[in-house]
Amino acid sequence: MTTKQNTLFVGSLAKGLRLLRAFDESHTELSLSDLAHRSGLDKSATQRLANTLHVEGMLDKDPVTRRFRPSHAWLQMAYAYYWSDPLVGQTIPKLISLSQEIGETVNLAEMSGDHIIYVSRLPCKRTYFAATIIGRRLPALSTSAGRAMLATFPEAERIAAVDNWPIIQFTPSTTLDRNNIRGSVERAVHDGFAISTGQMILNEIGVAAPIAGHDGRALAAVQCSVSAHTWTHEQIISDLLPRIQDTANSISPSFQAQRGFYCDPAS
Amino acid sequence: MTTKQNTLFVGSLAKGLRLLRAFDESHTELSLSDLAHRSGLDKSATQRLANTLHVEGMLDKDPVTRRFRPSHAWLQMAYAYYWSDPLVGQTIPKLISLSQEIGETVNLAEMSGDHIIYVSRLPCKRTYFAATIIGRRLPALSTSAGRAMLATFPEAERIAAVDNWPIIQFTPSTTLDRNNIRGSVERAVHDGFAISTGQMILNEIGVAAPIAGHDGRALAAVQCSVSAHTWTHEQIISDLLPRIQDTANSISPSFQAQRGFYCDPAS
DNA sequence: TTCATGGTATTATAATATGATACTTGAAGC
DNA sequence: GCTTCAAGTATCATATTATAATACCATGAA
Repeated sequence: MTTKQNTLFVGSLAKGLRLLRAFDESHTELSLSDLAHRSGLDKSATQRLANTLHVEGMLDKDPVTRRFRPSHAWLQMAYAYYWSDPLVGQTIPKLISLSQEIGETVNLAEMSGDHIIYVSRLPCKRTYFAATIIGRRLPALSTSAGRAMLATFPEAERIAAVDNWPIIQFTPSTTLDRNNIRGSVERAVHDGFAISTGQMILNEIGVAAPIAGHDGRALAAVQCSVSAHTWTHEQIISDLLPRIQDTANSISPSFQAQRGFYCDPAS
Repeated sequence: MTTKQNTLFVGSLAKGLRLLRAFDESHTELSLSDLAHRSGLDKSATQRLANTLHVEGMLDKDPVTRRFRPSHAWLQMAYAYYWSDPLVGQTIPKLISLSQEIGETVNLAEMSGDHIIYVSRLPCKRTYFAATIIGRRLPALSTSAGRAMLATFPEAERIAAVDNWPIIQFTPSTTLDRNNIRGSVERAVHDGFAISTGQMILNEIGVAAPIAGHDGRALAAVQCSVSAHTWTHEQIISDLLPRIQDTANSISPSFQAQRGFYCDPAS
């Protein structure tokens, strides 16, 4: 094993990254053997790599339980990311204004392959934990932001995406029917925004407007999540949507580099 | 070079991490040779490691400029971190309430060695970019949060910290005089909170209250940044402080694991 | 054109990571 | 209190793997 490609690929580094990826929402604190199991590496390899990550400050180690946890370095990586993403700098102040204005949670989402990722979040109301923290990746087809962005893609791409991109059922009302999703996306093509209901959590409504790229193709979106208990569809359209769209339109991704698409190293 | 310790230390992995650390606020997009220079590795090593990081999805590569940038994976690491930090989950809802109540930017800071790191931020007003994003690490002695936490440490530790921990001058009014800082910390011991003025940016006032740990020692703090143009010292004490302290006191770090302190692998 | 810089590809070499094994610790069960 | 087991730690001979020198190929400047 270990050989993925040759000579330009450093296996040990890749294995180390596998250890980092072993941590997620349901695996927050891992023992050596947990790490070994989850990464698929043997005990010795795990031992050496985990120790290296610990010495280098990427993993904290509880001196008594001997379990590993993500260190503060993981947050510093987000810090570095923010500076490198040209969109974030000009978007955050506008998101702040928007959230103050409408008093609801607003997010900046970006396309990341066939998923979206929440890059910036400004929670205003109490809500479930995952909705308040950045870096969450969700299947694009199941989110208002994903559909709003996809709607700006050329028709052939849209069709292919709706047919092939992944969907996961989060709630009983998560849409699994791809024809249904196609309808939602095509409506967004016409309307210039997307609305979704109860996709990630029940009684949650998402509204999203795309941030147009240089060629019209959106790689980001301004998104807003509200409760179906306090907002009707009509109120959202009349009170929320205009401000969300204004915000999205005021952001010009000058030169927006592609993200999430690999440039094949073999080219 | 390369040998740091033996047999339990995987050099290639450590070198790969050095490439990741080459990115920061002023180095957001690096070419192969930039990476080589900044990491101190030779051209070949940089090539192999950077390629590996790219293939593994940790670095995006602009197909035309051939420059590398942090990928979305860097945000996902923050996501995993949040789940692993036991404080964040119970703190965020309370920070949201607090920020809605006072209408000012509130932060959750944690001690990270001799620095503090902003773990969670809820910006309410337009401010400078670095103050709106998470993961920023600052010398503890130069921040209200750092001083508030330090004030909960045993006297001997406080003294040593004020004498030895690093200070960097950010503004003309950043306090460089350690006696002055000692005064501020000792005042915080008595008051149970810390206030600082113009340490990171001019006309900015920081107020912080410690979140007590199981043994009284605080490893986190609730912090609030306001403008000296709109708030007087007295107003802050009477209007802001009580609510900040209430919030901090309502958070019980049940069992708070140590962070940022290495448990010596040789032990 | 030539030169220089930066990125890419190849290769022989040995240094490095490997993983089997043995040792240590501590908690669970009897 | 003793045994057992699982999990963490340490060691070491081996060859697999990373290395770094070099050559190659673009691109842009002089």
